[in-house]
Amino acid sequence: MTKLGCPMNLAEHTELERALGERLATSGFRFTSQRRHVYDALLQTLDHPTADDVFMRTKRQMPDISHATVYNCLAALVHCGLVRQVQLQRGATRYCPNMERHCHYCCDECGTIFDVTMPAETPTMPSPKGFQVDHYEIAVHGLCANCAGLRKK
Amino acid sequence: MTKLGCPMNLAEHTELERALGERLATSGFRFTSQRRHVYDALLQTLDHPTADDVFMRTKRQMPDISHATVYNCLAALVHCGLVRQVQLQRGATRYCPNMERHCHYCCDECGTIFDVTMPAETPTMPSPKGFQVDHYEIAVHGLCANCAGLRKK
DNA sequence: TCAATAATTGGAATTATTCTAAATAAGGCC
DNA sequence: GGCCTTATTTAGAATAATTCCAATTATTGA
Repeated sequence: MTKLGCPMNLAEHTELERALGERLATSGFRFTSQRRHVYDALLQTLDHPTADDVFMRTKRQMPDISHATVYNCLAALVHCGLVRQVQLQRGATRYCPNMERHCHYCCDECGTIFDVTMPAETPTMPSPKGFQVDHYEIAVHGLCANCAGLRKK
Repeated sequence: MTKLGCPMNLAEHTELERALGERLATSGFRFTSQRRHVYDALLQTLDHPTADDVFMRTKRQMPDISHATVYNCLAALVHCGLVRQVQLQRGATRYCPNMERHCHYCCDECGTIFDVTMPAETPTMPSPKGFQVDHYEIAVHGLCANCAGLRKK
């Protein structure tokens, strides 16, 4: 990963790799180079890609990777808490390696998704009796500045 | 619609029908019996059905309705603001005719979705510059009481 | 190094949705 | 009420997204 355009230096990368291996192991997954490359692909462009986007990006570094493996890797990453799965519109699921507290602004016209870091308020909502909360997903739908502008004309 | 199990009497039904026709017209849609039956199916069981669920339910009253029509009707209802489209997990889109301010508690084990009415607080979040907000979607993922109990064993 | 088993692979299968072109039905107008 | 225009419906084909499968390969622990 010393390719042009890679936003990490070697030391950072090795560290990330170690952390990834650890996380995978904790959830009972093995460390494989496919999983590393898939995770890399996610970290390099933070644009909420679909599984197919990730497949195509990973293929550049690893031409023999298969579709099924990308799905498997993504599932593993989601399972061990390194990646969030986002389902904002009908169609392909999107993946987000930003694990900070944030919500998604989704432009229903062009499909762009913006991450917005959220204030750490605790919105005390009354859960259904006995419901065990795992995580929240807050999505704001509408039009991005660009699409809103175009529509006025 | 005087069938057994129909939770509305004739007067209420006629009123709903009138309101539906009006709503459709406002958005430039025609009133069709397919749209009425699809809307009825949604109102009769408030369980966030998929398009296919709605198709099967509507088919009981209207055996010749087609799959494509159900999709068309649902799209029309969503467009004119009578139905919300919910995308909580990978898989089929779900439909919700509850237009009150509420959020969704989603059991990731069994897929059940609970509506929880929300306090009318305005969470002032910083939108991306120029973003034109249309609506919010708040989802809480986790395990319902039943599934949480089963998992402990 | 070896054995056990988890992961990967390519392709087939499945599921969810959209598209298409012909037939039908709604709504406005006379 | 009948006619015209045009939206809607229909069945089935097409597409998109994801999962399944059985054989091969790779990882991990002993």
